[in-house]
Amino acid sequence: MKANVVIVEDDPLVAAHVGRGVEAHVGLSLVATTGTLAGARALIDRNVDLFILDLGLPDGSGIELIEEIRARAGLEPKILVLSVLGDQDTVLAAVLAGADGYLLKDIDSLDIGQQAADALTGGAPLSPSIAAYVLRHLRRQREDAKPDDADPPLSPREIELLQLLARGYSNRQAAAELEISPHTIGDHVKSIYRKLRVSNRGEAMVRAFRSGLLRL
Amino acid sequence: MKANVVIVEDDPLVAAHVGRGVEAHVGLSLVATTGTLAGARALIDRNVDLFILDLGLPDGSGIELIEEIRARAGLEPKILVLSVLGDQDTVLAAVLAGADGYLLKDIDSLDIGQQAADALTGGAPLSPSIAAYVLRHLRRQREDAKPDDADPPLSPREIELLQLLARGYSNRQAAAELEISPHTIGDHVKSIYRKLRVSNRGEAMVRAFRSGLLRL
DNA sequence: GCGACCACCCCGTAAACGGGGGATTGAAAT
DNA sequence: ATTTCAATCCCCCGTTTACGGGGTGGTCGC
Repeated sequence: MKANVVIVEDDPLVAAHVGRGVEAHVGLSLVATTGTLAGARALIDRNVDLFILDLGLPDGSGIELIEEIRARAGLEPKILVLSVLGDQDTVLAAVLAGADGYLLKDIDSLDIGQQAADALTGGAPLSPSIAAYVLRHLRRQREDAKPDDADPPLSPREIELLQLLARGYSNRQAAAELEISPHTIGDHVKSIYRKLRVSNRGEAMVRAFRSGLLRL
Repeated sequence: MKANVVIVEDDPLVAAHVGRGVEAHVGLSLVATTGTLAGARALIDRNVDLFILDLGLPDGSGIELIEEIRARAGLEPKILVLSVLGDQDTVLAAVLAGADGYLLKDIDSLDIGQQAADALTGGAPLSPSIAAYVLRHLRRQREDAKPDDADPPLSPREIELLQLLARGYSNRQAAAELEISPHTIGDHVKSIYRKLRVSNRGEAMVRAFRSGLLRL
């Protein structure tokens, strides 16, 4: 059983080249080629195993198409992006929308058939420069969420108070809850602000979340 | 000026094979080969541009080495992992530790030189099956952060303001930033509080996080 | 026309903020 | 053994800000 492949590409030369690559590969069957978003939409519900698509189409962005394909329940065709657009925003948008692979047109597409086969078997062919964006993005998220429990840790009392503040308690209310003086609450709050390096309640909450002191 | 490459690989056959790949590439200069973590550590502070390393070493995991290299300030050598270990945990650990690329040993390493060159120029060579893990992980984070409120949606202006408040802006500062009257800021803030059903800044931030209006 | 969103204004009360002062305890460092 | 330090607690001060209520007017889309 050969995999059904659809090519979405407005440049006839590129489309033809990719088409040859697909047909040269055993296991792949080129069932259609279209140059527009509209044409591709008409094919979504057909029995397609793999879309190889360009992002810059005359009637819109291929990213829309990715979203539409992924919105279909039940269908899980693979999507391999083949684009000249290598900027970080475009790449991330495509990947987050659900692309299974992202290849730049500047690579030697001699083995486009192999790349397509990789995609079909659960792999994610990425051009190295594309992969660099993705990895960078991954690591950035990691570092954003980490860097500050090492600053100055809050004392147990301060954490206790912080959780009350997160629930909207005023200093006075927190004082009643903890059965201490409102002045002392004020002191603890000052202390929290100093340790978190903020100067008001809102920012303190934000930092508390980002530090993992408060949970979602 | 050729790039200095160090190979960290305990299997002599693989090391030799990779070494040939490196030497066959103009622009790459193989300066050392070692089969142990200890041997690699001695090379960290040398002038190395690229490490090609195996993860399964006799005296520990290559991931430790990645962390040690990345902990060095000033040095920014590229790190290309070449491993038989293709499980998701290992891959993510290596990538998050700071690997610039990850290749499985089952690929045809004929073009190891090319992959190395890609890594040196800022690319991230990933085997397709490896890339699939990375993309899946990326998207999962996205979906975890998504499921949201539908309570009362904030207007664009209110969201804009909310983000300023999250950064600790006072009403007056936000007014300056958005170039509108402080009174109007107050009005928008009231509106936000009403929609989020809170009555102060701190609680508003908390609800914004829990609603997905603000991201970690 | 009605309801949103956005913008602006005034008011008063209440709260937060940012300094200062001091006390006690217990652990850690010298 | 003395000191130093963090944590907890208490208090006062003044200034700034937030909060919650009121009202006005404009634009836009349905």
